[in-house]
Parts: sequence; structure tokens; C-alpha cells
Amino acid sequence: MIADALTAEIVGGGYGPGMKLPTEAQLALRFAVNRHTVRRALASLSEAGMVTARQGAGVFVTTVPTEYPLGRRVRFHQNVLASGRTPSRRILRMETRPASVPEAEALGLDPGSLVHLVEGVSLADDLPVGLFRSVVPAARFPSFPEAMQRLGSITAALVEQSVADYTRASTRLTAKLADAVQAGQLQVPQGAPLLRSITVNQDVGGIPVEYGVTHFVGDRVTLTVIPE
Amino acid sequence: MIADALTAEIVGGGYGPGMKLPTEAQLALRFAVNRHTVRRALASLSEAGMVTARQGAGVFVTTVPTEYPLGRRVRFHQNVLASGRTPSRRILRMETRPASVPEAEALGLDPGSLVHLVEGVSLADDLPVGLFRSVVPAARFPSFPEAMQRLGSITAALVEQSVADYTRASTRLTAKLADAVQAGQLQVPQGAPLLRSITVNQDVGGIPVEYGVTHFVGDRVTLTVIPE
DNA sequence: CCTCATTTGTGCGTATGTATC
DNA sequence: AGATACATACGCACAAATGAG
Repeated sequence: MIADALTAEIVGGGYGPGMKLPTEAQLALRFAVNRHTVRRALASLSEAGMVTARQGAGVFVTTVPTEYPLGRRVRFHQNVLASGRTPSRRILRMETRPASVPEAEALGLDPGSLVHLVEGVSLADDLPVGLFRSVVPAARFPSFPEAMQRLGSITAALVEQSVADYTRASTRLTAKLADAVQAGQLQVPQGAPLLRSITVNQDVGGIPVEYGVTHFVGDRVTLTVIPE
Repeated sequence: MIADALTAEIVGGGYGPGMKLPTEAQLALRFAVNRHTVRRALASLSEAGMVTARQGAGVFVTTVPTEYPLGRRVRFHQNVLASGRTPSRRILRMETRPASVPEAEALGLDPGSLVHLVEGVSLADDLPVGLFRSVVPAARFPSFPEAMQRLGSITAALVEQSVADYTRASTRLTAKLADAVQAGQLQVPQGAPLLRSITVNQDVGGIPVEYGVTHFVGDRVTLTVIPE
């Protein structure tokens, strides 16, 4: 992907906020691609909040390291890279067990149906920024644990299980305080503010395929969005 | 804009979730534009969460009326339209007064500096969904009140004041309970759950230009995002 | 199982408009 | 005023995935 190369270019090229990138034509020459391709890549970065284009002037870097742009197309990986940090993920626990009441409700399952559970921590430069817990129906995704173990990504695992076309997440965002367990896993004091997002992913038919809860560390992550 | 026409097409054309849109080629013929133009419009809708494209298959409607997709490029107007409702906005109050402590801090102003304040309600089908309050430095934007009065949009007013290139918002999201005043303005019971977003917009140079607080009615708005 | 038409995804070349400097 | 640079659009071509026969 050219967007990734451009990201590396910005991060590794010593670009700081406010600096002007080479022109689209120059970038097209450098990467030996068409200007349209460069433009799509730049549009991707612009959407992620890394750059801002000004007609007649140029494309400028707008990355502010402490910000964590949040959007439909934004990937955690890309944003952490943009801030010059190294993203990683650590899986804490995987198990198959009967669904809890809210899980069964969210997934439209009968109470007691088996679900696969994955729990882990997202890190930036080995500093925990998020604690995720995700469950999928075991009946529909029998080989999910294996795929998850192998791919290390919930999204990738679901895609491989033939739900490449699942509907984008509907997420409820609320604020919570870290309990003792979360505090330990996220390396924050107990009572630290967390941003909790309760997520339901569903396929094209409207059938839920994944129920996830993620707690972000408020002090280490800022969610960004265009208001109104 | 073709995206708007397509939105109207989906809303007014009796499209429901899961239904397949005409092919890109057919849409290009219908609107008498190039396929690339149709693709951009579709990409816009895809980003707003209204449709999902599947290579080799087609583009499918994914709109769920009760959801409120939240993203960088997502416009409130478009989302409300997508759910088949009519968006509007009512300005409650405009005044110029000294900045409060958090406002001055967020905007990098000296305590007591004058700021322009705008307060209003966003509605969908005349039902309040959000209560916004926004302040901008009066020294930098002397004619903001006039522009705001005329244009009815904070974004448009700022754009006219030569900050077309302001950096995307960094927003902190927290949960709050509605107090008596908010309850009255939003037409919800006191103590109803609100999603509060504290926003700071800054220009390319990193200088804050707008500080905004918006309270969304949790029961009427759902924020959507791709997790991880 | 394989073939093949369909449809989206990606890329190239070109042209014109418009804001910036 | 003129050169530069991004914004928008058209037309063509091929790759990749899908789905029907």
C-alpha cells in the first residue's frame, strides 16, 4: 500500500507538524506511480488526520503525537505509527464458554449458547493503551480460536471466516473508572478514567457476529472527530 | 453533489438494509457522470456507514436508522438524512464575554480575554439530539457573530474567517447526566444519560481556534466507529 | 469442478478549474 | 500577471473477487 509507504515517509523522514510534503507530482515520480494513486493515498492520510491539503499551496503534516484520531477508516496501527510509536498487541486470554446475558442479548443468541472469547491489550511502545474483550458465536465460527491464534487479529480472523462483508460497528461510548483488574492489566492506577466502547458488529443480513468491549486509557488516548 | 443525490436515491428509493444498489456503471449512466465520480460518492457513503461494497458482488445498503455514524468526514446533516429524518439547528444564544478558565486554557488565551459564544440545539425531525456550545477568540475573529448569524454554521463561519485549513478536532468523550437546564433544552428527563464531547479545533500552526462542548442525547444518538 | 460474465478495485493518461504564492 | 499545485472529472484498461450456469 502506498499509504503505508507515505506514512513511513512522514514518520521516518523527519516531518513535523506544519511541514509541507513534496508535491503530488513529485511523490508520484518518487514512488513511480500515477498522481491519482498518490492522491488516494493522501486522501487516506488526510482522513486519518495526518495531513491537510490546501489547494494551491500543498499538503501539510498535521500530526499531533498525543492525539488519536478516531474514524471509520482509521486503523489503530496506522495512528500509532503516525505518532512515531510502535504498535503491538498482546493476547491475554482465549476461551470458549457460555455467553453472559448481555453477550447473548447483543448477539441474538439463546442464553447459555457457547461463545469464543478473546481478551488482550493494545500497546503503543509497549505502553498499554487499550484493553479489549471480544466474543463471537462458537456455533457460527467453530475455527475462530485457531484463526485468531494464528492471525492475531479479530478482524482478520472474522474475515477469514467468510464474513469479509460484515457491517461496520455500532459502538456505544461511555466513561468508566478502572477497577483493580483493569488497572493491573493497563498499568494505570485504580480509579483512572477509562473510555469504554461497547461494540456490536453484524453481517450484511443484520445478524450480529461479534460483541466487543474495549477500555481505552483516557490519559494515553484521545479520540478525535469532526463535530456537528 | 452526487453523494447527496445518491443519499436521496437510497432514502427515497425504498432501499432497505441489505439491498443491492445499481452497479457503478449503471449509476454513472443514470447521473451522466464518470464511474470514478460515482465511486467517490459511494466511498463517501461507505465512510458514513450507509453502504458496503463487496468486490465482484455489488454495493449494499447497510443503513440502520437508529445509528449515528461518527467519523472524520461524517456530517451530521448527511447522517440524519440517511436515517430518513430532517435535520435542523436552532441557535439559542450568542454573546461575547470573558473566557472561563477552561476555555482560556484550551484556547491558549490570557484569563479574561474576550470570546464569542454560540449555543444551540441540533434537531432531527424537530427532536433535539444534541446541545452544543462553542467559543472562539474574539480578538482573532471579530466578525464571527455576524458570520455565524448569517451562515448558521460554526464551521462555515470559521471557514469564512480564513481558517479553512484548521486542524481536525481533538475531542474528549465522557458520559454525563443531564442537569435541569440541559434536560429542558434537550427535552429529556433530568438525569438522562448524555454523551459529552469536549472539542478543541486548531489551525495548521497548532493554535487553537475553537473550543466546543456538545451534549448528545444518549437515547437518541449512537456513535459508530470501527474498533481496534 | 470449472468456466465465464459481472462487478468492484486499482491504476494510467489527460484535461480543465481554481486557489495560492 | 504568471507559475505552481491541488481539485475535479473523463475515458480506458486490467486485476481480483463473486456468483451463476
